[in-house]
Amino acid sequence: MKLNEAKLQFIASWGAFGTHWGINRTMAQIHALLLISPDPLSADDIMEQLNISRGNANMNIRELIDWALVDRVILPGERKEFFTAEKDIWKVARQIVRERKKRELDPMLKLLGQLSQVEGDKKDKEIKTFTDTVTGIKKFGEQADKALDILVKADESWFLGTMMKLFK
Amino acid sequence: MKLNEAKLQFIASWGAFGTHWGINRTMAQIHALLLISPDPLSADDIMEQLNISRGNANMNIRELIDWALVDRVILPGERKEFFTAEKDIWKVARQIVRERKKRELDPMLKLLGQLSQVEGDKKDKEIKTFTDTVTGIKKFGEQADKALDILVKADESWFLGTMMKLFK
DNA sequence: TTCAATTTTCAAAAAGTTTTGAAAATTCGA
DNA sequence: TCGAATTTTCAAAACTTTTTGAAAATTGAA
Repeated sequence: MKLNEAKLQFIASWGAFGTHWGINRTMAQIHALLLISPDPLSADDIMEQLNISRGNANMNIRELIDWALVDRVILPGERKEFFTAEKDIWKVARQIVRERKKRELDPMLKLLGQLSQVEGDKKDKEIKTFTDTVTGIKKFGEQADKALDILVKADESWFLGTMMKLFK
Repeated sequence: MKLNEAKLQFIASWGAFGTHWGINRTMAQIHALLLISPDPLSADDIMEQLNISRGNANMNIRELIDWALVDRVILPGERKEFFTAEKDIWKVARQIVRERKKRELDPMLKLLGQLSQVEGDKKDKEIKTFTDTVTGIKKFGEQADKALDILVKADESWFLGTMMKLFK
């Protein structure tokens, strides 16, 4: 496979997979493009390579910066801003876990905490099922929360080493 | 908080979180409703409680059955079909991991395998960055694949015990 | 076998999300 | 400070996904 064909495939697929992961297509495509670009790109470069409008490029680049997956770079002698993506995939994964934990898991646990204190007689079948389900999910979520915290703080070699030992 | 208010909150929030997880709002709401219902519900019950049309209910129930998160139940003496959700959240989580692995991770790894064989001179900066990024993602994905396989096969107490020891 | 109950399908409508592009705001070198 | 280059904003348009509802298909009791 030729490099150019492979690049297009990678960008298209990363974009498609992104949509399964709560990230929009263009945002994932910009991320993919930056991941495989040896040098920083400008907004114009991105617009041109992905065939998207200036507004679209701008919004999604900002969103990527917000997720801390992309950095602004100032090149000496250039007026424009340029952008790069972190290429160490372990760091990328940890950053995504960190953000999604903050945006999704933490608020969910907060809500479950409130819901588990529903009023009423625990003998009532309706109340019992509700409380049991909610506290079950809450406990599971708290375990996941702890495990992910470790993952986010861990460095790759420690983590892989431990996994190796665990899973033979 | 009263049971009814809590139920509505739970259903609404589960629906909203679902959209971050590649599951549509209604599908997640039906799942939530079944999770907190002590007894199996019919399509009519679900339509009424969630205020949705018959077609919508039917499609999303089938999708949940397809994900193996919901089961059809035949109640003696009833013509209608009824539905229940698995309430053990550990089983639910494993089932979701199993499905998403099959639908998302496995195809991604297959693609990355092809892309890592791009033709050309490794001395070329463009080719080197592309190949390094793709193989980096591929290795990471393969590790995740193994870890998730173990998780899917593990039973809860073994898994929690191991995590405990690991993470103090 | 018949036929009412029930489930499934699917085209069209509604709702939701993303993209565009031009105008407004900001930035920075001279 | 000025003004051209650049970035940001946001209403409207395009596109995508979800939902509806009525017709078609299926089911099962009598």
